[in-house]
Amino acid sequence: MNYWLLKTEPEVYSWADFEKDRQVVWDGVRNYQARNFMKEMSVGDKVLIYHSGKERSIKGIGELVKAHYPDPTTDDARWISVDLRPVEVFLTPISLEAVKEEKSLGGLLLLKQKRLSVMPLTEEEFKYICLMGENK
DNA sequence: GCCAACGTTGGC
DNA sequence: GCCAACGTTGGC
Repeated sequence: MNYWLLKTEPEVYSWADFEKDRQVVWDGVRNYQARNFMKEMSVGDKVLIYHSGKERSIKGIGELVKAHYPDPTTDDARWISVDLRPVEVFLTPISLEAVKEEKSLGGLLLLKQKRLSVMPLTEEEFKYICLMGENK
C-alpha cells in the first residue's frame, strides 16, 4: 500500500464537501509530476487531504476507490482522474506550522515543492501525521 | 496584495 | 535546444 498527500483549495473543494459527497472524482490535475504520481496510485492506497490557502492544514484521511482513468473534465488524453472516499477526519487538523516544527516530517515534499499538488508520503510520515491528527 | 518559486509557452 | 516572458500556485 502506498501513501499520498493531495492538496485542494477549500474554496473550490473542501474536506466538508468530500464528507458530504462520500466519494469524489479527483480531477483537474494539470501538472505532469502530479499526474505521474496519480498513475502510481492503486485501490486501497491512503491519501491525506490538505487545504491550501487560508487554512493551510491537513484535514483527514481518504482512500483510493478507483485507480486512474481519463479525466472526464477534458478531452486531452494526457490527463487523468482517480476516485476517493473519505475515511477519517482528524480531530485536530495539522497545520503547516506544526508540520514544519516536526523534524521527522522535514522531508515532506509539501515543504520542499510548494506548488506540487499530489505527492507521495512514506509509511512512517503517514503514520506520524495520523497520530498527530488524532491528538494522541 | 505581494512576491518567490517554478512550470509553460513561443520566438529564435 | 535555449531562454525570456508570462502565468500560476500558494505562503506570508
